[in-house]
Amino acid sequence: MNAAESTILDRGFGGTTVNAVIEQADVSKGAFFHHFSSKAELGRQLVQRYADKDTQHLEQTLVKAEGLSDDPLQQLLIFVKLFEQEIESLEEPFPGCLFASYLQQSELFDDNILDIIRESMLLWRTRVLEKLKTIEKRYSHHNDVDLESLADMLMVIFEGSFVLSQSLNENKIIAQQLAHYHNYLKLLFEEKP
Amino acid sequence: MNAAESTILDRGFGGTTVNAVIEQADVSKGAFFHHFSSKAELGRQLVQRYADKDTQHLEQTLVKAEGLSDDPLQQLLIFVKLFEQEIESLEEPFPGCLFASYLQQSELFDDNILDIIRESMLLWRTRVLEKLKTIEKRYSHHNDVDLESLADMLMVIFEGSFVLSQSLNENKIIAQQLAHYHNYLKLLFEEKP
DNA sequence: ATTTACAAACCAACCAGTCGGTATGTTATA
DNA sequence: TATAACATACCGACTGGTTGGTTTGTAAAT
Repeated sequence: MNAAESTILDRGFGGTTVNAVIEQADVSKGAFFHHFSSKAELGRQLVQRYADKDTQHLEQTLVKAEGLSDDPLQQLLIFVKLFEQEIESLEEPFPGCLFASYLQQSELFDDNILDIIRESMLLWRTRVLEKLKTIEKRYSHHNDVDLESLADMLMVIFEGSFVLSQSLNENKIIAQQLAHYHNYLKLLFEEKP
Repeated sequence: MNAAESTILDRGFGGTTVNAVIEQADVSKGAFFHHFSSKAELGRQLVQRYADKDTQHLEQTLVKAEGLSDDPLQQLLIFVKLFEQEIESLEEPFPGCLFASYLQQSELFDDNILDIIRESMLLWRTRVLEKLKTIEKRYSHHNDVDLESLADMLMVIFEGSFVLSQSLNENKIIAQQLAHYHNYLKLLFEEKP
């Protein structure tokens, strides 16, 4: 299943054959179809697992950030910074996002699968938006920005920087872009001296 | 070729069969292979055409923005705003970016093709970076941000918002995110009253 | 003794690509 | 102007190989 995931991240779901997966995983075809009723079912279980890990990662990082400060703005800034550091500490190039991979071939998947992805992405929106609303209450900032799209911007920067880092082979791009999001939040909400 | 492009944007290159393309385009298999020596050659010609249009679009919009103001910061802000308006004026959902589609299946393409994409993306970096450097000279801003990654951020926001808008079926996301980039640039460089 | 976990051989459908042939020009020659 | 010579655009049946998926056999675990 890990083998399948990395192959699909390299070649896309449609460009990945079952034969390629079982060769990579070093199992027989019989074993494959014993575990998965079809290739589509593999695709479903793969996103499901990926989405679960993604959600878990989101929640854990949020809890961690909340433990490091009482101030909601600082919590959010730390939250972003934690991802920044995490990405920075990778030495292999980032493997890519399965969600984006699936979405680039959305006609190959049925709506249930696309719903799993949508739910995962909406959870990011929700969690960040909650923080932003708390911040808005506490800080009287004069800029009136749309908070929902500002929350979405985190995922936008993730997905966008994955694409660029893939093309330019520059892993650092991801952390740099997260730093810009971090900076943008500071400029929007932080009290000026 | 238009038919091929839209099919590939929906299903990815690996998930698109030649039969699907010729059916969509309503041509015979003979005609297809008369014009393209192979499926891979179609892929090559398709990105080449897409990259040419992309570059042209970039340069034209830049010229247009430069014609609307003498101030480099205003030029860049107008530049972003022009894309924002362009996206807003679309009524059909945005079809997606062929570059991102290819990059999600990078193992399916040879290096020449990936180079075409890289060159296109680097041109965006170059053009925006030029403007940012001019702005930096003219405006004495105290924030010291990395200009190269700030230039990259435009493409990051494009690609990232394409992904999100594809998943959430919300076309407005793209314009909203461009507005945030616009706002970020203003906060970074614009003189405070 | 039955179920689970796998392996190997196998299958029909489909794939990218080929091939012999046709229709429609275009140019050269007379 | 008529015709021969050639070029380009195109067709769709066909092919060898690959695809996702099945069937049958078997060895271990319960």
